[in-house]
Amino acid sequence: MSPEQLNRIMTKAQDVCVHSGGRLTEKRKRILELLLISDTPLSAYELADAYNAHAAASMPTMSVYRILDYLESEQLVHKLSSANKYIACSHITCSHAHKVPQFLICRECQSVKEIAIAKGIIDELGKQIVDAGYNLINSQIELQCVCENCMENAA
Amino acid sequence: MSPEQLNRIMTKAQDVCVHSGGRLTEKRKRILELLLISDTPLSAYELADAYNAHAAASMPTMSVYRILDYLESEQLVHKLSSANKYIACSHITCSHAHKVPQFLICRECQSVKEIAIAKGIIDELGKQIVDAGYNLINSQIELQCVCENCMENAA
DNA sequence: CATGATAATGATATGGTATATCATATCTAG
DNA sequence: CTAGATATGATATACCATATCATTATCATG
Repeated sequence: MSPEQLNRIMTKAQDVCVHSGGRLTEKRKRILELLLISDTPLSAYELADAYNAHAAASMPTMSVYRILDYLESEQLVHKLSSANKYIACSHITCSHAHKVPQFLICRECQSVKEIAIAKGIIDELGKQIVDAGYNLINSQIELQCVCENCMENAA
Repeated sequence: MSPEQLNRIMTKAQDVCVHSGGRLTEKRKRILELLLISDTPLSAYELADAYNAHAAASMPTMSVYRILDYLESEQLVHKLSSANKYIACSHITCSHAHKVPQFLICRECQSVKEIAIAKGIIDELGKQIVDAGYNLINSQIELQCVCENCMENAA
């Protein structure tokens, strides 16, 4: 990710936070940045380590959890519950309202791609769910996959 | 769940285990039964407590994990990774080959319904995933919902 | 029925994930 | 400048899960 791109994302993230009456503090900014520049999802403890590796003052893990909670509430970060790890939202600079995210997680290299699933599919899904007597609240989906790179390497 | 129904499930579960060269021991049977009669998913530690509440000898949690691993490998039990809890498969007595399970989880009462999603939807999903450069390995999906009961109670 | 291979369980230690709570600091608006 | 809201520090604790080595049970076979 280029510095310019990172910069643009941070500016937008700041906007999002201010708009909802919060603040994107230095620590929150740094945690978000660490997630943005990481190739793989990170756990709260890994984030604390990464933070402390390049910082004078140390960040306790508990603060990382709080910061992640906040960033999640602003939809800047998503939690992958199948891995207990966290990832930056891929669509921070998109202006459109956030859709429910869908994640393709590579079983081999842990790379994650956040995609938007066609509305038609989600609608169909919703219909089946209503038939079963439930109503969909949040359709974040985590799909276990293998990415192209890893498939080639295996072959 | 009626005793007869439980009985039928257990007999089928036994068949499944024997067929793949394993055994449905008393302890495994009891853990499966506890999951079958529970209205909500249970954690490994909750299962250990439930087991020990009605047993002379005590079951260490670590054994519960091993038993769950086994039952999962036989597809008699599923893990809900969004809740770190376990649930009995709803389709043990079905003779057809197991499909990938999809779970509707009620946010309010934690009830879970295991449904089969129309093949067409899964196929569409797979197509989009290939477009994104990934290949689907396992499409177990956990969907956060509200069930009919809880919706009525809220109204 | 003795035996050895395999399957299953016991027991202990340890590591990873997450929340609760109370105290302290920082920012912002009036 | 100060009160209230927001954010962070610090400590304790609970919950979830795996690793490892020892022991016991089961079963096919000689």
